[in-house]
Amino acid sequence: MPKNPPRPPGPPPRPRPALDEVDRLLVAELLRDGRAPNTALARAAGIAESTCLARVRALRERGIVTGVSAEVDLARLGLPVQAMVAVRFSGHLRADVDAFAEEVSALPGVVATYNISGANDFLVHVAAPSPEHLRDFVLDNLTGRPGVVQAETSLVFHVRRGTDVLST
Amino acid sequence: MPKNPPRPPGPPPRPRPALDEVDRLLVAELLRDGRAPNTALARAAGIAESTCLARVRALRERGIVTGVSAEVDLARLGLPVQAMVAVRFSGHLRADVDAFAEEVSALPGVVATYNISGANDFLVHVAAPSPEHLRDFVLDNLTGRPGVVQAETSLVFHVRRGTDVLST
DNA sequence: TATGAAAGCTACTATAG
DNA sequence: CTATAGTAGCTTTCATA
Repeated sequence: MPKNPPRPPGPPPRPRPALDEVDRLLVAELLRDGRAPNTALARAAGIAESTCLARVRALRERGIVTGVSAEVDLARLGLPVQAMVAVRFSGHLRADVDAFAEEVSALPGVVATYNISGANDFLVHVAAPSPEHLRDFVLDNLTGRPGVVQAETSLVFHVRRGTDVLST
Repeated sequence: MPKNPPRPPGPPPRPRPALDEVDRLLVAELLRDGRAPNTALARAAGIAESTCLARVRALRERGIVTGVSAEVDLARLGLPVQAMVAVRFSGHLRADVDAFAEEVSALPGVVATYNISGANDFLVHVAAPSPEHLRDFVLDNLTGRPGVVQAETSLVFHVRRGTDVLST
């Protein structure tokens, strides 16, 4: 087994070679349409279908594309009330913080949890069938939880996904 | 052409028949895996493939499933810094609010915008290559915008998607 | 790695029960 | 809603460069 050559001083090498133009294009395309067939992706990227398939598979294996998910209209699914609940902790023990994120994310109605810096420790994005359900959710699952000092609820009127995240 | 029978008094009819168990199961499955093949969906729902195909198509046509998108690891795409920026408006003219959401959502690096109630009017979820880029983004695109009074940035340490949104 | 071609699946339509 | 069968289009493998 050949030994790795000694490394020159300077910035550490990237374990993964950086994404090239083609990879970025494929990711952008998959963000736009997660069901885009391999043939369409290959055409868009100007590469052979077999190559394209290998690229996309590599993107998944490298953890760059972590999954594909349907986007749904929560209101039409019977959850017309959305809220962002800002939650403040007292102790900030790592175990508490981790447990909170994990347990809350598994609760029915939770769209996502954001662990953030600042006065509040978490934003919990929730969807509910009615204001009453929302209130019950917050009182039963957030306010009452050990370590939680405060929970401030803001209604979400409208969510709009970014259309061009990657171009930075 | 037969006339519709007179309607009994009571709650108005739903223009769309409410989703049944099967529809909910299909949506849940598509949230889990947006690329699930029709055969798998049919098996999971215990219905014929032709029926399943029609159901899924109907879900799209009714605007319940609005699209399918890849989920990506922004850090591995070169955007390791995420933030939630709380933006406060002055005038609250509808035109300003709408324009803000639309324009900001199209900016590179913007993951999503949330129009909310409360002291702040918007949460802008941003991803950036570095803290400096983030700072520039906020100053150039948010703070400087007409109508914006304040922009308070919180770093996002970790995002976790809900695993069971629909069970409510 | 990238490729073209061949083989096997899958989606979708149509038809009939 | 289910079942079946047929076609077009898609995914995937593999030999090859």
